[in-house]
Amino acid sequence: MPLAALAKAPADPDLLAEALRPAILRVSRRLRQEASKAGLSALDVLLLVEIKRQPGVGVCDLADGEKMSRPAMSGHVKRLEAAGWISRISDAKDGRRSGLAITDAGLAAIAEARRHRNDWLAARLAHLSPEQREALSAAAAPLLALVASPEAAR
Amino acid sequence: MPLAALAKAPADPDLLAEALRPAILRVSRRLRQEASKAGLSALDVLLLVEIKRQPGVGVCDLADGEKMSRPAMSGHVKRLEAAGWISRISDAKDGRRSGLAITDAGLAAIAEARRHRNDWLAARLAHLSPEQREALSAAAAPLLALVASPEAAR
DNA sequence: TTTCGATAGTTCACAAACCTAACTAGATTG
DNA sequence: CAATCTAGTTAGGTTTGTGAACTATCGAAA
Repeated sequence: MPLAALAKAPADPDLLAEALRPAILRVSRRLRQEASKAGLSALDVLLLVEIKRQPGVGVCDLADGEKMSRPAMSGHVKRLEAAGWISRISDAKDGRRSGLAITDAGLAAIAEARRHRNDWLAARLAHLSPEQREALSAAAAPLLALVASPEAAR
Repeated sequence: MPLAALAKAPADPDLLAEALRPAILRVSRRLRQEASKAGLSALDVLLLVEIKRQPGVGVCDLADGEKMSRPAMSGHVKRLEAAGWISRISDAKDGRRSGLAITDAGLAAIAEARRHRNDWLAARLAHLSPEQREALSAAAAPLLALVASPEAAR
């Protein structure tokens, strides 16, 4: 692997993209693999947190927010509901909408996931040097900025 | 989105994992979406570059290098071969091995992918501030380090 | 008021990319 | 030469996404 080449850290978007893409690709593949072993996937936590933050949010709102198709989100919501982590509150004003809210079980699930020390990612992060963790820490916000809606990025 | 909370950049592995996981998850989902629109997926390029760097590499070598199952890699290799981007050279010494090598078409495909200015990731990176790009650039190596060392995986 | 177009959400059929288990075929070694 | 190891494939299943087509509801205009 061309680690030396990557360490040069170019500011050119194209070169940066080339360095970043394989890194993200590999990490996310591993992340998904490990996540499937736990009861709660990373996406589950992501959605629960989002629903917790925006009580009454709708399925399509969530889908758009995550840049995901409506059917995909519908499936996730159904799964989370079946697990008892969220509930639907039918909107009195709009019969179409089903406002989502997190349940106590959902809150507990998030807390449990947070408490989960066997977490693969956290374990691997603990093996890195403080400087490397610092670098990753600084990268979290720019990563999210990448997928934020373009107009919001301005 | 709790951008403010993320920007605090904690050095604690658990907190860092919590900040990093959704970021990587979202970016990689988007990355895959956009990749599917092009003729060449990000993984394709990754593998082509790897094969170019190690001519004669075997399927299992590649699979182990990418931390992927042998069958999965077998499928990818078959696909790349069908597309004419790589070729197999049957090893005279070992009849089981099929040494892989990149073809001229494969080299052209990489070059084309590199030249592709419409690249989603590069385009989004170009929208970030130099500081943000710097942060991401510094994060590439630590990200790879997360999935790199085999014995640290346990 | 009825009709008509947009919106919220679902079901369905499918695809990509991964896994494990079990197999074939060739190499190695006791 | 038989047991076993290794390279690679096939078969079948799971996860996680997609688009097309559908239902139900809302809001407005003729």
